[in-house]
Amino acid sequence: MRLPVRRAAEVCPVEVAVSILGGTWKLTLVKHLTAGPLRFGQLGRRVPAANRKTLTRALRELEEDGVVHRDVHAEVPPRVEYSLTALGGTLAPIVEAMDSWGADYAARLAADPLQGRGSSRSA
Amino acid sequence: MRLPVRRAAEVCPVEVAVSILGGTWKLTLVKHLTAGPLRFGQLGRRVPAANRKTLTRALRELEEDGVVHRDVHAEVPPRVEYSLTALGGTLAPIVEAMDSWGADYAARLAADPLQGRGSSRSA
DNA sequence: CGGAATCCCTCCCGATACTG
DNA sequence: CAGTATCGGGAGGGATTCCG
Repeated sequence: MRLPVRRAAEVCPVEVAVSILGGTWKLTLVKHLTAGPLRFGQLGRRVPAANRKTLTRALRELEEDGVVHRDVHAEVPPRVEYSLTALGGTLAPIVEAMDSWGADYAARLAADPLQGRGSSRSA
Repeated sequence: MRLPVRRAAEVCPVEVAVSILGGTWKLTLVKHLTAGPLRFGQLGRRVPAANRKTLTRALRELEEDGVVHRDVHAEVPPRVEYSLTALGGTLAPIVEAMDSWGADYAARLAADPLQGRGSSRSA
């Protein structure tokens, strides 16, 4: 992962998407932002498993890739709002498809523990 | 990435999909397999950037996650065919959506170099 | 031909603490 | 509140070599 986008494009367009969206939490962040702009802290509360540093980096990379817009309000206390760009908005179908696929997969796991350890490593 | 699927499910279903499909080359492999079964060597030729070890591991993990089926023919020389499972087949819309999104993104990059270095690290 | 084994190295992601 | 600085572990991924 994290191939340079241009290299990824030479191999296969799907890898472009993966290289941009494949990082942990990134698609989750995009998903939450499809409902509207959110502040940094609000995003953090919606993804408690990600710490601030990780969150910041993910958002920065999404911003660099043109998916997310960062709006800094010069106030005290600071307020930073994140929203999807037009390009980010075009991800909605993908997010929805992957969300429902993932939900199905999780449901299947719960109902049918036989394939339980797939892609699970440590804890 | 590579969160245990069960943990990912607790956070967000999209992360389940990402943890299964987010690995490098994985979606590319699925994409090529949507056209029909392929042998190991054929897959390797379609993804020259991936070496055999990486390819093998990616396929094994996809197999463990129930996306890919591995068919070993007891012959000399050996012949191993990979195909999508029924579950893997349900990925077709996602693959297609991400492929076209990635293609659009790459085209935009080529036409509009201003956002050129997005998500690119070294080479 | 398709893999297993080995070595190695990047960088992803997390925990913690400090700043404006 | 939002972010950076620092530290660190550990997995992901590559190159190479040997095997059946």
